[in-house]
Amino acid sequence: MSRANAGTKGVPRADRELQIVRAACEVFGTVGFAKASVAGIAADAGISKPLVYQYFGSKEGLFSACLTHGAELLASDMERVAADDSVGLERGLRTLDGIFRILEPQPWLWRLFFDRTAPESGDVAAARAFYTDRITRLAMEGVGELMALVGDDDPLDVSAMTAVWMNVVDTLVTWWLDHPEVTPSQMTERCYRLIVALSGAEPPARIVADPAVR
Amino acid sequence: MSRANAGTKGVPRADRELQIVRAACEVFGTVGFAKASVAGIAADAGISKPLVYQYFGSKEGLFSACLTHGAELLASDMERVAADDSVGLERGLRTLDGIFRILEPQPWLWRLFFDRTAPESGDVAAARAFYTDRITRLAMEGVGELMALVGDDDPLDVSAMTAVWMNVVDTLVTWWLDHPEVTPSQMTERCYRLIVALSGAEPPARIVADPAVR
DNA sequence: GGGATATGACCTTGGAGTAAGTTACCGCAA
DNA sequence: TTGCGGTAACTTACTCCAAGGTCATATCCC
Repeated sequence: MSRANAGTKGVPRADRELQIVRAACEVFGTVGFAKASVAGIAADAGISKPLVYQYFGSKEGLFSACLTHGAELLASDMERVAADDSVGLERGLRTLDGIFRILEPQPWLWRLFFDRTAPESGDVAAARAFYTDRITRLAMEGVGELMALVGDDDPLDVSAMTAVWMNVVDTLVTWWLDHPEVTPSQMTERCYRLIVALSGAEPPARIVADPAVR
Repeated sequence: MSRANAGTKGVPRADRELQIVRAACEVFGTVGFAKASVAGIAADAGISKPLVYQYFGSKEGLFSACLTHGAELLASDMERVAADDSVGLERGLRTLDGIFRILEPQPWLWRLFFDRTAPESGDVAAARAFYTDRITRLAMEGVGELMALVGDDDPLDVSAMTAVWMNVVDTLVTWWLDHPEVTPSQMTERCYRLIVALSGAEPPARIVADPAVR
């Protein structure tokens, strides 16, 4: 009985993994890969560091799992929006609305994807490349439609505009992080107003059922 | 003669400091504060680590000097643009043009300002707060004018839109980093087209003297 | 000689990763 | 039902290294 606290507690691996990933997502998403410590994450998850290594192999492996966890949630929602028949700014708004709703209980998920301190090779890079492809494809498609509507077909223009669009989403999420009292519906309404202000023309339809929620 | 290479080389402190700051800006701006190593920066600058500490006190002090160096360049240019009489999208375009021209030989300067791995207290925070104020004031003023023109006076909307604007600049600079063959003039022209595509209406005037440069 | 410029070698610490052992659960033979 | 090996879950207590920071000393100019 020299090791006071060792031995299994009967928690199956899958459960523990999820528990660890959840804690890790919050830490990685909040302070970034470079500043996060595995020991700290283990403590947050209520277990010890070696268990993390046993299940995920390395800090990088853990981050990779987090990235996949978060990106899967977001990408699948974006594909859901892309599958319906909205186009142009309306589709943009619907995408934003979906993102805001997913991110409400765990806003830090978003940052995982844009963490410049994360490794740029290995599993992490592979996971990121996979989801970047998946997400950029959707964004490029939406932005391309929009630009074609106004007669700009220059591929570099579309590329730059896609980058702008994706970072506008990033910015709005970040802004939201600084204004936690704002609800997802309010964010969507706000985006609607901003788009109206920018584009001059009214987008085709309101996205949120009840504007009174504002 | 045990220390092979010691002793002054006759370079005055001010010159060395600039030399070190320049090397540090590139490293900090490229890999971020957290991943940058002081020894590496010293090597890039062609001097030894203790000299860096003698002149800047700490890694944080060095970063702070870099931040001030870069932000001063950018802020003063933005104030130059603000001082002339353009408004709305035209002012936005002129601001972008100035930024692109400054950043052409040293694009990494931009990143210094948005580095989330930098310390969040002490000198760095103070310097950042100083320039954030200065720059945000200008941006908010410009964005506020634009939004007032279309009848949106909600202060939170203006706040969110200002965040979007500043990050659009960030995105365009980042996109440019990935397309190094593009000149500053071409970037400004591209931004002109993107704004036209988004806003529907033609902005008042072209910014770049000779569109043929495209 | 004194002060500014400069460096190699060192100290220190935080954090990634590991070795080795501990406990609990589970299937199975008697 | 009990005993028992095998395996999965779990921890303490390390090792090791990169990188921030310091010390003592060296060279040059006035």
